[in-house]
Amino acid sequence: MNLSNAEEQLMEHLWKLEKAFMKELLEVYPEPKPATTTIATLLKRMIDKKFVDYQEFGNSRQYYPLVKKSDYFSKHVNGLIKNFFNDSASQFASFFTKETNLTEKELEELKKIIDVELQKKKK
Amino acid sequence: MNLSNAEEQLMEHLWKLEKAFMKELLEVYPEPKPATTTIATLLKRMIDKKFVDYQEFGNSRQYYPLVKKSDYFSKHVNGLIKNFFNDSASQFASFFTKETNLTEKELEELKKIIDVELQKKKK
DNA sequence: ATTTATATTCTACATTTGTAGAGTTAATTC
DNA sequence: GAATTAACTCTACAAATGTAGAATATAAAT
Repeated sequence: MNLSNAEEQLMEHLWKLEKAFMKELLEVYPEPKPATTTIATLLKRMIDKKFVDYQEFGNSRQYYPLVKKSDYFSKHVNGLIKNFFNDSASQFASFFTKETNLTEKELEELKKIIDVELQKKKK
Repeated sequence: MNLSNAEEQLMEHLWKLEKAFMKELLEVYPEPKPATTTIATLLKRMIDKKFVDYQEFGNSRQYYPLVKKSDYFSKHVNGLIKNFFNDSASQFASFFTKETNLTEKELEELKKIIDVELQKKKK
């Protein structure tokens, strides 16, 4: 089961806050803010989908993610790669490097990261 | 306006074929094939969304993509980057390099690509 | 205690998506 | 030229999604 767009956006906030009460979640939304009940509905659906859980505090709940952002994200990228690049990560990487506008500095950094990864593989 | 999942899958076939008649599209679906009318509905929606157009041949139509796969794809990746990495492509790149299982060879290739890009930026 | 703010559940409804039957038309085959 | 096949349109309907009002419960403030 996957998150819908609205759910994903909320999840994004929750990842940033790590844990949050209803009110805090509402606060991070820009104007025009959605209705409280809208957020409540989304949260409930996300709980059903096992993406979120909560801890009860008095009459309200502190919500927190059950799924790590990095995991969720990996699955997404892997989906993209599978879908658009016949499952070839390198094809994707090449495309990505060419198409996004990385600055010189960022490209240098990326090279360093790659070197580190290469070291790991070699040892 | 965006493509839904089923539409995206069909689009994928259309990109591969470049242009295709109904029958050809049906052929590339694995069993159990969807009903012809299902494909027809999807195509019509995709035409409304301006992702596909067609050329009439007798009583049938040859469909073709109006959007390049690479463009569509860029938008996706950029969406991902914006959503998950505060609009930082380098953060994304670093994540990507670490999380996807590129082989040693692929990493080396990626380095080469980066070098080429760096050359381009420098000149 | 009464008012007020907040959180939650229940219900609802329009829109989008996935899927396809029924019906029509035109081309093809026997 | 009657039967078959293919493509298309129209209609439909269930599920998922986006959004929120009404009702309820509770805690906090006065």
